[in-house]
Amino acid sequence: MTAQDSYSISELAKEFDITTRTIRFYEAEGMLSPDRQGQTRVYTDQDRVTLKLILRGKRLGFSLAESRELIAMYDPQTNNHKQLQALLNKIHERRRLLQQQLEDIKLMQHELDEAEQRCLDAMSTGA
Amino acid sequence: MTAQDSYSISELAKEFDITTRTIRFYEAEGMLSPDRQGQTRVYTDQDRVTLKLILRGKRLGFSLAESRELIAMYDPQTNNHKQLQALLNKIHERRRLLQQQLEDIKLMQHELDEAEQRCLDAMSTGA
DNA sequence: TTGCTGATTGACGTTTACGTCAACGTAAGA
DNA sequence: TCTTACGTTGACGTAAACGTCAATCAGCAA
Repeated sequence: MTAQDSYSISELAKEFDITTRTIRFYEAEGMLSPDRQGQTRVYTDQDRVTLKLILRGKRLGFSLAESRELIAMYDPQTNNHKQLQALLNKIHERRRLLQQQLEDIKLMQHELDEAEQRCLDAMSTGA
Repeated sequence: MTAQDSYSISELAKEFDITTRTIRFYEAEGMLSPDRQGQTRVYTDQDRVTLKLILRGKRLGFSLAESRELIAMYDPQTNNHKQLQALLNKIHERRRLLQQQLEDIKLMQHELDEAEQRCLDAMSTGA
């Protein structure tokens, strides 16, 4: 159902709730390279996936440069054999960061629980 | 062991691996208000906790403004009763965002697994 | 006294990630 | 034919989060 074979820039913008400017900016940064029909950009399903990855990275606090690295990891072709070990290292480092984030989230969830409880207490006591 | 009753700016900078400039910047933004001995800033244990919360927020991709909000939630005093419901709403919204991040992390971990496997395959096949 | 270390304020610079025009082209619809 | 919607390329602006000096002061050590 979500599988189209091409998308306009505004379709993607609407779907992901970002501006067309943002999408063009990602292209200028070399993260997207849509086809063209004349002047007009035409995005493939793969472009859409890439965009999804960028935005997920964003939600996790990654910079575009970091997301670029991550996306490169998903690409099997470009890996000339010398760099594979470096890639593995980056993958491990990423995993470590994600693990740290998981712990951060747990801590924060716990603190939100406490904050909520204090709120509820204050409401029942005060008013 | 980690409980001192005061810290210098450089102690905190070293502990959290940030610059003193950063710490002063957070103060200028109203997130910290250390005591002074003459000109010199003296940080309490509470300041240190606040700093910790700011940095955790940072790791989760929150802006300083968002962290400021979060930290305010942990404070029971300031809540005049009218705003408690608003606070609860913010807490729920935060929880929703954290939940989203959890899912993002799971997805990304899965993709890192796959990327790693492709790396390992390529290494055993190629070289 | 000289010199180092670590602190301060103030001013300006910088990077990231876009926003905001402006000026233009094109295709569809009333 | 007009205009409405959608697309394009610049060029410039901007907010956040610091970095990077410069000038200054205080305390301790040789």
